[in-house]
Amino acid sequence: MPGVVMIELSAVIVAMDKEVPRVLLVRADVSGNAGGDGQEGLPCGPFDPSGHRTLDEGLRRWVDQQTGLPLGYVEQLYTFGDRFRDPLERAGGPRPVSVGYLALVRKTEGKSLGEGVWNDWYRSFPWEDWRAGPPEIIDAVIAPGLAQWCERAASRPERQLRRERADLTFAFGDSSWDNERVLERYELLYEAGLVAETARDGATLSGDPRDQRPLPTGVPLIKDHRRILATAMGRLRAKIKYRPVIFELMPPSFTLLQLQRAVEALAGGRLHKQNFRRLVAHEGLVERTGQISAQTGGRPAELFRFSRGVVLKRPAPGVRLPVRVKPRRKSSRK
Amino acid sequence: MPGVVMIELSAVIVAMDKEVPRVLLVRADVSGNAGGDGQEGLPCGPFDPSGHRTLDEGLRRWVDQQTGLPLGYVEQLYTFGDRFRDPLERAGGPRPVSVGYLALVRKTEGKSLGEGVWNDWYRSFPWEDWRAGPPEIIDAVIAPGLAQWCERAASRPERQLRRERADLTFAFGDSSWDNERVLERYELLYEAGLVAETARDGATLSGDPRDQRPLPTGVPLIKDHRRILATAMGRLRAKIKYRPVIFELMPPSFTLLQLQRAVEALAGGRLHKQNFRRLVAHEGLVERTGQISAQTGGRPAELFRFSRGVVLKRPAPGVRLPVRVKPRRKSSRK
DNA sequence: CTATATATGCTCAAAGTTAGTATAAGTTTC
DNA sequence: GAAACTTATACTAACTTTGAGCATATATAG
Repeated sequence: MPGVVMIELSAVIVAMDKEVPRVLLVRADVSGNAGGDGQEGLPCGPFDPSGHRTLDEGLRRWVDQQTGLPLGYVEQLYTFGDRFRDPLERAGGPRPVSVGYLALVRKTEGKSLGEGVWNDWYRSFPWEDWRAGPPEIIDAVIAPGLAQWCERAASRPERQLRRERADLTFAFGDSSWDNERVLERYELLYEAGLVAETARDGATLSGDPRDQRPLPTGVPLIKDHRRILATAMGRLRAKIKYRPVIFELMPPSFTLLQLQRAVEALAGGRLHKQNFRRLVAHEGLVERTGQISAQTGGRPAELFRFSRGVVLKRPAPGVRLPVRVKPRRKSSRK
Repeated sequence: MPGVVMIELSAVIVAMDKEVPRVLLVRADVSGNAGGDGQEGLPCGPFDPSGHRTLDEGLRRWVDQQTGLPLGYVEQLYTFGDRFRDPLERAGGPRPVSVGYLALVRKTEGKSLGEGVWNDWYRSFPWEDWRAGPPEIIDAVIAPGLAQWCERAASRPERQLRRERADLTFAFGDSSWDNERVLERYELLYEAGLVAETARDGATLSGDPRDQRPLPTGVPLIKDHRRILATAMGRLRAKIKYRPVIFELMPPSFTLLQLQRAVEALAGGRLHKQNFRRLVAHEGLVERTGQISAQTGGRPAELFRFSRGVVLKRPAPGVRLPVRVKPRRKSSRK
């Protein structure tokens, strides 16, 4: 019967752990994904049209079954249907179409998560964290790797195109870093053979023996799950700017610095403190609780809570980002 | 076999015709959609995993087959999988999951489109066009209809929730009109029984005989295609603000007023002329061609073209909207 | 020639943003 | 207990962006 496929639902479940954005992963064998060799992947499972009333519901059921975690905020990301996304397909496996979701939860200490394990999301994307300045991996590995990839181009115009693309996505030359282009950067590295998935998926980009060495460019995930995670990161980074989704990740009350650290962790860059406070206060996103935090450190801060009232009046507020670190990088062209 | 479903690909194909945004529709029988009674719907067809390398490719093939139109810019919108989206499903039909796409093309005069017909997209969403001020249908039909829907709520808190939702989405009270919330508005009207699809899909919201009358709230489409169209409108309205997608719809050269009219037509509101020019000029989105348009009207305008250079340097420019018409509406609560 | 329509350059004030300084109120170290 | 450090919060000066309008240029219609 033509047109019949299997739909897989996969979830990028994000929580904040202090200043670390974490993603829930499961060992591949748990979610029924063969061929992963014990590698990690996103919680996922097939959509069952007779049992699941909606796609969302199917997703929640699978996540609950694999991790015991009840999901709150859930948002559909993208549907991936390219051929050979799953390496098994080349060996005659079925053609899965997978619908990726982004879910935000508050991290609860100690609670058992079934087979789930929380992981720093920058573990798979070390080049995305600019909070301590430009990540070394860019200068050490990515820039030279991309420069070689540019040189490998067959023709001159193709070489030029590759350079422009590399400059644009990784902020070489006088382009500036756009923290939302997570997917573009991952796909560029994939095409350039600079992430482990390229070799695993069987592309033969060159006979260069250097391409066979294990790559230090972040921890790979099974199938195309790292691509789905990249999609989720980009979407979340975009969304915190115009919708108050950050509060889905925060405890009920928090200091303004905690809020700022959470935003910085997701956005992957530092913000200007005074302006950040002015923005969130001015937009009416938070309201004082009157309580004072009993923390270590300096002067005690007042605790705030999310002000639900905003959602009704204003069009679509989010946490604006008064970015401070605007570094210029040198070109990959030399 | 569990988890096996049929995937349908549907396309919202948009083109500009002077100052009218048009969407390509086909008669339902053409796209193999029974039960439409000759109603119109989006070009669509089943995804074939053995024949189609990617979802995009499948979509392009279906559109080409039904309308002969080659697609340029294509973007995935959303995957719809709720039960009973297709009325036939209640009668034992299969469970379709449909992936909606947005495509932008330049309208070519006279060219045959197979079974396709261009339609003003406001024909199905008359309340979305604010270019000539607040549409009458809002005061005449929607506001009173929603007020009744609020009153029908079972409990007081539920009634309050309905009022807040109506005020927020339709800019009653002191909320302001957000032109991107096309989907939210359509879904509200659907739930309130104010569009033809509610009755057709078999929901019985009340025994009120007024609910049986044909509704003047825009032309319905088959299945959930009007919902997909609403998703596309919202996405496109959002996207023109931060990516230069508007130029996919423009001829190679155009006057600034033509550009402004196109943006206004999509955004559904008027813009301030001088500020609009300053913005597009200042952002470096366009460059002069040196040529002068030979039009009727007043002083001849200079012709501009899209400046591809911007894409390389700046992060992600789009056409900002210096909105002029910011009307306040009265509340539905009375 | 006059009225009218459109194009385009320029100004001006209000509002918002960036990047600071200054000071207050705690904790940690010695 | 004083010094050093950390964090919170108020305030300000310089700059940029935005909204709204005026003025003038160049066409067509009559």
